[in-house]
Amino acid sequence: MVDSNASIDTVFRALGEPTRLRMIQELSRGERTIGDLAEPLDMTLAGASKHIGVLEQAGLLTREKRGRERVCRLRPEALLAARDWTQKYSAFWNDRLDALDAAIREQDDE
Amino acid sequence: MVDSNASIDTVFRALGEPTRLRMIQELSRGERTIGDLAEPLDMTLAGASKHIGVLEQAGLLTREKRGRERVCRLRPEALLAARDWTQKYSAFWNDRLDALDAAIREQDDE
DNA sequence: GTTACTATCAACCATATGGTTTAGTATTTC
DNA sequence: GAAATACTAAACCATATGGTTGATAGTAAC
Repeated sequence: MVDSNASIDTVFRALGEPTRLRMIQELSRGERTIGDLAEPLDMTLAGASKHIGVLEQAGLLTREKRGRERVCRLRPEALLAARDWTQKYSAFWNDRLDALDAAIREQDDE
Repeated sequence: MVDSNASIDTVFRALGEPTRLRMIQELSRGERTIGDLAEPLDMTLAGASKHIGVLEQAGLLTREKRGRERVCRLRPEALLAARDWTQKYSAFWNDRLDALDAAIREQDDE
């Protein structure tokens, strides 16, 4: 189980925006500058910068100053936290079946 | 890989709200009526109903009319789709290591 | 049939969000 | 040093979101 400093709803909220999802997908292929990310989205640098800010606050990426550019790099931890959360609550049905199994087995033992 | 009728960003957006996250957690323990969900959140029925609508649209739950109540039931498919997405893009680092491995192996073969 | 209960709908409100533009700060290039 | 590049900050705007209240509809209970 991985934990992120940002709370899980912040991560989900950051991901709940098509533009930012595409940024994540792009970043999954490697490091990108703000300009790299803005260009295919047909968006101003300022706009892209704000989106990156949201993703950074959610812990989904880091921004490193390199010369006059900012290089963004994906941070798997936050994505893994989201995966763990969804895994946990999508498993509820299996858990309940497991509990049912256990209850039946216990009954059989009596 | 599980697919949901709602697009993945809709699922994330639905989850990106603390109130709705708590509803999901509550629902993971079993079926709940709108009233059941509204009460611990100190929220009007109308407010809860709107949240449930968002979750329903995202495919995260179903609402069934039963007498004068509506019974909500979690639908794992959407959560699994979110899990798969986050899994895929959090694995980017492993993927790149795998690619590196492959490249090195190929070099060794020459 | 009347009354109470559960939920939805519509209207409304305050605030958040996603975008822009304009201006400003570093940094690189010439 | 001057000009161009990459980005951020601030102000602003339109729309979305999260909540309420009040009215209405269907169901249950008496």
